[in-house]
Amino acid sequence: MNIFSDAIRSKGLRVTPARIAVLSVLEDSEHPLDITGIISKVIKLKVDADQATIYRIIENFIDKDLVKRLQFREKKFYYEAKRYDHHHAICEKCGKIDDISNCSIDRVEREIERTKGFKVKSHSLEYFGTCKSCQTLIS
Amino acid sequence: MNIFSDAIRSKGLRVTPARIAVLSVLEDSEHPLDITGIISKVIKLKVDADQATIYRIIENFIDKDLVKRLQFREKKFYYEAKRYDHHHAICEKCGKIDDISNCSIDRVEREIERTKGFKVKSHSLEYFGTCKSCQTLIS
DNA sequence: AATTATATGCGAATAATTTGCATTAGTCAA
DNA sequence: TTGACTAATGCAAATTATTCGCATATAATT
Repeated sequence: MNIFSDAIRSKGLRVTPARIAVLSVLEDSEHPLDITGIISKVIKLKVDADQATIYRIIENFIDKDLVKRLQFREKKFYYEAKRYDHHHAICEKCGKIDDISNCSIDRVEREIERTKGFKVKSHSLEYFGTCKSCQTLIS
Repeated sequence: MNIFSDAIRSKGLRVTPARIAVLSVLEDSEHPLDITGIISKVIKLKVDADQATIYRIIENFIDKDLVKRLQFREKKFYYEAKRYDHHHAICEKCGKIDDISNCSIDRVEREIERTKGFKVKSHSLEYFGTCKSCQTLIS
């Protein structure tokens, strides 16, 4: 059918309108969304899925590694589609979240494995600071 | 009085038994605690603080930069005292959280500042994998 | 088209977090 | 050290977030 359906099917999940909606909302967003954002965007797609269903779908997707749960400084979670491995730069003034694809901490990981005996499978890395446009504003 | 009182006072907060208890619990723990963990440890100290108070204190401390909110893979938050800057290695089998003090990503930060124009103030970095002792167990 | 198991909707339960407000208790200055 | 002042707390209740049970609907499979 389409790329979202395929992704869902490939994880052994049934393809349903609600699942397609949730996945496409996350894939089409250029930044992570919180649960409220997901629900309202699904509604905008004119897909009416109960919020219990959306919660369930999010957990499904996390289990199946289609979606990743993130937390920045606020007391709530954000979700994003798992595309490639990347990190985030979160502007503390405007809240904009940018992707950082460059990552060269493999060397650090190897160091940890050697000194701690801890086998690193993955990592999460977020940067906090001020984005380009906020730097030009007088705070 | 003591080091915890001083830390609290230095942030312009009043020194109260509940605040001393929460801060000492976090400082004395060698790994981050969730809200339940904090509450039960405060109770063990025989300080009876209402849970609403503890929630409020945590938010105070985060505002004042005495405490940091963390999230790993689970759907809940962890809190730790802000000592020095460090990262975590979270074992996906036993859940143990280890500190990683070594951090050499300054170079990466400079790279981001140059290419993105994003001014990095701080970052968070967590490693997920398998700790030494879990590696020897048959899964 | 029938079968079967999974997914959903709905309402209700539960858990997590916050709030209002009266009371208590730190802090500071006289 | 004692007020006076303001911030912090306790308590109960409200709000918000999340989960659950179960009947029904709907994908997938034949």
